[in-house]
Amino acid sequence: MAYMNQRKRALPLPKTGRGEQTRRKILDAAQREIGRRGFAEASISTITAEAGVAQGTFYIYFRSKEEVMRELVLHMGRMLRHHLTEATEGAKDRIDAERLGLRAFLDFVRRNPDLYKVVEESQFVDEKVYRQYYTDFAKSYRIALAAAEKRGEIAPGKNSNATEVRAWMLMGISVFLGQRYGLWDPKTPLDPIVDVATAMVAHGIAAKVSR
Amino acid sequence: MAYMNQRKRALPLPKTGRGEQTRRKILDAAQREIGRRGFAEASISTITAEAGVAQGTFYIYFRSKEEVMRELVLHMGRMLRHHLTEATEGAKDRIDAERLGLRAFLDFVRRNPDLYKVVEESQFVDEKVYRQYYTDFAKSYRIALAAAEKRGEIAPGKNSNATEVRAWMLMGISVFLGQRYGLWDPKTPLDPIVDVATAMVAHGIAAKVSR
DNA sequence: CACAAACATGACAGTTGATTCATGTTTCAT
DNA sequence: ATGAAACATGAATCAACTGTCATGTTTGTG
Repeated sequence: MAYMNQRKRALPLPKTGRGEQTRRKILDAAQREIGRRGFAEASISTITAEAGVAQGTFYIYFRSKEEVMRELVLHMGRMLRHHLTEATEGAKDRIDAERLGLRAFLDFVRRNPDLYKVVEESQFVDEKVYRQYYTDFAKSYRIALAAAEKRGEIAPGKNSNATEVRAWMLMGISVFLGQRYGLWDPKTPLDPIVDVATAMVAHGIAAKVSR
Repeated sequence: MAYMNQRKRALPLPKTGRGEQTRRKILDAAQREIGRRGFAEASISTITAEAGVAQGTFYIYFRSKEEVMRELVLHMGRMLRHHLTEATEGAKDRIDAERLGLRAFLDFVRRNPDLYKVVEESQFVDEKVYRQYYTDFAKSYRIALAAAEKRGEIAPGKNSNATEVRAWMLMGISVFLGQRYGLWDPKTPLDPIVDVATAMVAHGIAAKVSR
């Protein structure tokens, strides 16, 4: 196994259409296999079998299973970012953006459970890429929250950590609802869930008193 | 490897003091090894070496690495539950309990990073025990929230999912802050973090208007 | 259309690590 | 104090997978 965190750059991309197709078939198969069976169970041989290519072909495109994993995490990042950007485009304000974003996220998890699980497991395969994944999301979040705060859409934070803390709280909310209602209970209607969640994000759970 | 989810019960517990001690040494070593190096890297031989016993001794107490993992998850559940119960004992109301609970949780993660990581990784080793872990916590949470709602300490939920959704949101918040500030950034003072988090849990992030 | 580069194959060498087991040693109830 | 049960040992067994490579095949370009 390739234990060390490679400093090396990825293998060169394929130069022909056939190559591209093969690489993609392997990536797709890896996503399914790792997502469904987990990283340990997904052997190179099950992945290549699923992809319909010979074992050796794997090593033309990837150095190791870890490298495929990294690639898949980056892929999910790009897809999800795109999905969320589109979904929150017409948001009225930050709270509305939170509602739309959460809704889109849960949809995404239901549609791509394998890929989602791969990202979560990446934490235990290549922590660096996993951290980067969430750190990048946190950064976008901080920027969006800071802008909304400036526009007066959200309450000012109590201290200098506020924006960062809120960003991680919001990510944690999404991830846990994604797990509970996206992966484990994929039938329940999402709208009531999102309603409750948005209300709590907006106004909290404390009993309301005159203010 | 033991692939199937064993229906079998655990091996009988040791009957002598020596046995108990040995079992515990193995469990402690497994916690450190799996927590630090991850499940895949932690071999039976590194665990037993760390514990200072022979390889074969492992199989006197556990059927497989997976079984140790299960045991550790249950152990963490008991410890954390105890820690949280104590910490939230004198809470004035539910919001205060949330503050104290979050603070205690972050403390716990900082003090037991290895054990905490084991629980997170258990998701990919024995999903059943991981789900049970969180489902049990969610249940306690639901009960506590429902009682607080009845006492008028928190706002009534918008629909029948509200209590469940809120419970998972609160767990997600803890887990993500635990990751960010417990594991990855174990030096930052916790109080400011907990202040911001509690404020958001209580009143949300929406800009305040007359109500 | 010929030739070099790109791509594909699958058998196999080599490694790793889980689990077993025959052989001791220790504990403890009587 | 002694015998049976409990516990401990570590070398040996065994199954599984990774990564390589010598040998083809396909593609695209001049």
